Amino acid sequence: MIKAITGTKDILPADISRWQYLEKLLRQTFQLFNYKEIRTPIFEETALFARSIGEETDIVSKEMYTFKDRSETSITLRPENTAGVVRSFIEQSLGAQQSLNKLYYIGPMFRQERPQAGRLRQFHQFGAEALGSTSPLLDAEMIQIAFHILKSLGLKNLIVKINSLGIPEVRENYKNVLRDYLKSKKEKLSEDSRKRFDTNILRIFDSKIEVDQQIMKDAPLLIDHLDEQSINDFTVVKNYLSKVGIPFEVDPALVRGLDYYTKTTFEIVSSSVGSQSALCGGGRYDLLVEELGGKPTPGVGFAAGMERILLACENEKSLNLINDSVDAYLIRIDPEIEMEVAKIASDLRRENLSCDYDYLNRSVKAQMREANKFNAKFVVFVGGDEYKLGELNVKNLSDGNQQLIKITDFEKLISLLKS
RNA sequence: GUGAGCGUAGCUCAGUUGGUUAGAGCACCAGGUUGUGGCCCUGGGGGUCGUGGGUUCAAUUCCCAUCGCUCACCCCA
Repeated sequence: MIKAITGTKDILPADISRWQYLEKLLRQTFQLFNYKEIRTPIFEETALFARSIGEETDIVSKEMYTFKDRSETSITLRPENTAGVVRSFIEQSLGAQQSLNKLYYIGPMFRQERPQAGRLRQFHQFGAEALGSTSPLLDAEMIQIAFHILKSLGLKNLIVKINSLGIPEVRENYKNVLRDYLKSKKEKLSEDSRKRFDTNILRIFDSKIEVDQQIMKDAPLLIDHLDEQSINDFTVVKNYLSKVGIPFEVDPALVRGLDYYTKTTFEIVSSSVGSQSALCGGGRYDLLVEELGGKPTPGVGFAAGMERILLACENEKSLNLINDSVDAYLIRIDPEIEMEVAKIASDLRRENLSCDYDYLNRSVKAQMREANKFNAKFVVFVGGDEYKLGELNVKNLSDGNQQLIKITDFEKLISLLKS
């Protein structure tokens, strides 16, 4: 038997209503904040991701699905979508048509990691990017959109974490400060953290190992070494969040793994999904557009993991979706009038009434059970004595009432089924 | 890449201290009188006990390998 690739999942009809509910909520919410949908290809030239996300990051260095196509071009399945959106923004000159572009996307992403709760190799993200303004109100708006969506899904155990990484020069200076602090203590750090000392020193803050945390407890914080502008912007973000009633925590240890972030970063975590607790994350990236060859354009955005969000909903039982139903189920009483049943179904569908009937020649009883399973509002019996007299027997499945309707009186049938 | 746990019907799981035809619930199908559901009752189909090898008179049960799944580390959404 051929099985699905490790880390991929079929989303079956039984789960689809949750996905559709989420997608509908997303579109409504983004519409509310006036974001426009953009759909970019799921694969891009490999160089795009290397340049934007960062050559040294785990995502680029060991998690991408990269292959050569027949023309020997190195292609990568997108591991995230900011790079693709920014590429499109530059290539299509979106900045020339509009000074501020507020965009959102929904779609699959790919990373070759070991699967676990809330982590798949093909997974889905939605996200937003606002390109063209340095206003910290947009940073806060990103947080608000994400928070609004998660709250609308009924999620409870949420924590909004924010931090500021400052501008690059400041961050580089700070790294030196941190390096000085850690130099004497380096030998005491865990093996992983000693490695991070050279590759990505800020990440040592993230370590879950006791000794590391002990050492980092007294470490100088980036947030105390920020530039004037970053401090002011961060204050605006905090003030706005307070004004609109979104609780948050400043987390000086919140360091995002992608290289392109500047200034504000944030994350919303949930305690309802296992160890992969980040439902969404994002931040400002004022230098990315230029780095990818566009005109200098500030930007801010976020991405959220849809599987994780739905997992949190499931664990918190926060969604109570009603089952799908059909307006009518047609029941064939005599085997030989199959075609008449099909024709009636066709007529009903033309009137926008959802309906179905049996294709397996099953008994009336079996057809009734089927109607019940499909949550049919009405059942229409076709055949028997009443059919010979030119009538259809229509039964309301919720109260069991039946009534005869003349086949010629199609209007009456429609209005009954629509009632 | 590292570590741990688990693989018995479509699903959730029992079971065998190694021994005849491997079980339950749910789901599916058919019936419970001539054309009427949700509840209930009866019956039925469906399993190479993940795969390969070893030990043994005998393996679903013990051992080894392999594949897969799950969770955690790592990293991230």
